[in-house]
Amino acid sequence: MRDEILAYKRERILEEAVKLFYARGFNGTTLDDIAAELGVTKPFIYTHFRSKVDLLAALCKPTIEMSLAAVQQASAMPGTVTERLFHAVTAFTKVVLQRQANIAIYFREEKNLSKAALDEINELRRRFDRVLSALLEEGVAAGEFNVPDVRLAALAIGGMISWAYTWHRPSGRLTLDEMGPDMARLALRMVGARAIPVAAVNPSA
Amino acid sequence: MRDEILAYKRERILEEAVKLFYARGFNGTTLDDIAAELGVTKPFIYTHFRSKVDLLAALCKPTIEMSLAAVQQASAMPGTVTERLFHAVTAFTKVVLQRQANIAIYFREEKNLSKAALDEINELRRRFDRVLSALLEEGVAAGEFNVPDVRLAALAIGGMISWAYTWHRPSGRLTLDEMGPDMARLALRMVGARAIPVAAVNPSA
DNA sequence: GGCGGATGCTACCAGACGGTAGGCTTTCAA
DNA sequence: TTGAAAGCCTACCGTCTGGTAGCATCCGCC
Repeated sequence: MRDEILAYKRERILEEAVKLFYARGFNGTTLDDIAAELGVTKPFIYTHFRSKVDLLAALCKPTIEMSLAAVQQASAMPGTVTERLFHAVTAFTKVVLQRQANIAIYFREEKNLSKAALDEINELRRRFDRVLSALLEEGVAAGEFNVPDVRLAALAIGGMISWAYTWHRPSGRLTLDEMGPDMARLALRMVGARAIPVAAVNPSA
Repeated sequence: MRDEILAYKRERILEEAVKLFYARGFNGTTLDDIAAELGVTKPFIYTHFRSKVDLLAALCKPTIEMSLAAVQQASAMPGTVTERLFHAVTAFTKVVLQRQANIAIYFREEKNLSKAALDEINELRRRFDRVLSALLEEGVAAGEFNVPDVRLAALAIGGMISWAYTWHRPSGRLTLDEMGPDMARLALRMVGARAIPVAAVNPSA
């Protein structure tokens, strides 16, 4: 039970840090700002995180892990390659939009991460690209896709989705649930898929 | 002639600032660092720029202007909509890759810009999106494209290209001149264009 | 040959901020 | 009731760095 409270406090610190880093930038936010927002003081934060940079890593890494997990799961599903790519893009889009602030912070503040944290995250990103590339490769082999340059297409798909963190507004025209499939259909067109699913089949995950 | 020297000095400061901001981040670079790299001192920089933030804006804004100009020019060319979109994407890709560091700095350090500079740049970006959207709209009207959601497709195309600043390496597999047309072909597929140009027609611009 | 303006440097300041030492209060076990 | 440990705060420090004041130097012009 004590551990749960500890974990909750940690979560709250992260939550507030995300808000402020997102709004004002990492260097534009002081630890005193975060503490004030929580109604505590700076040393309180230091009982949960080793340093400001540690805090940054703690709010970036899990989000990148979620992105990787999303495409990995979809990639391992049963179904045609087209269906699996559809689900992968849909799920990844969902992660990007749900964790928009974390994603934005990661890309903006990369230079502030410790070398160790950066190495770990870069490894995750490499695996992400490999999963996506493998999926495209498989689709080409199965005759479902037609892609001149698989690695480039994987980067293009990853980019077009990731980019959504720069322009998506939760109050905007498209809801989070619409955007996933919409993006997925665009991606499928890009790889020359023939049968494009009209709707997602798997609402979980 | 004196003005040319003045302009040259300004250019050199910007050049070195770009290198350092790109490598170490805006806050991770001191004005003393930049001055040292140039073999001068901090007050020298202040004779050419009002502040560190001013320096940042001076290296972001022209690059965004170049991006806008690229798509505007291509959009106004003679030729089919398909050809014009092809050129627009090719030219934009070229700008992103040629000014990779500036683009990266802009997206990473946005929060460090003054409100005034940010407003100006945001206006440029809106115009960029409008030009791209208008091109897609025109393509749909002409029956050349098939796009369910024009604004989304415009953002997707813009994103997939912009994103290249995160992964492109000048020493990488694809050269700058290959990437433009490759990206353009991916974009044309995404909008359902039928006749996809094999090569660029216009090597200038 | 000296005068003035431009140019760039030395030296300095002040504020901001990450991080810490040490003490007070509260909680819980015995 | 007491002892002790956990939790959090007050108060502080040292450093870093953007920005500036004022001086030295050099060049061209009268």
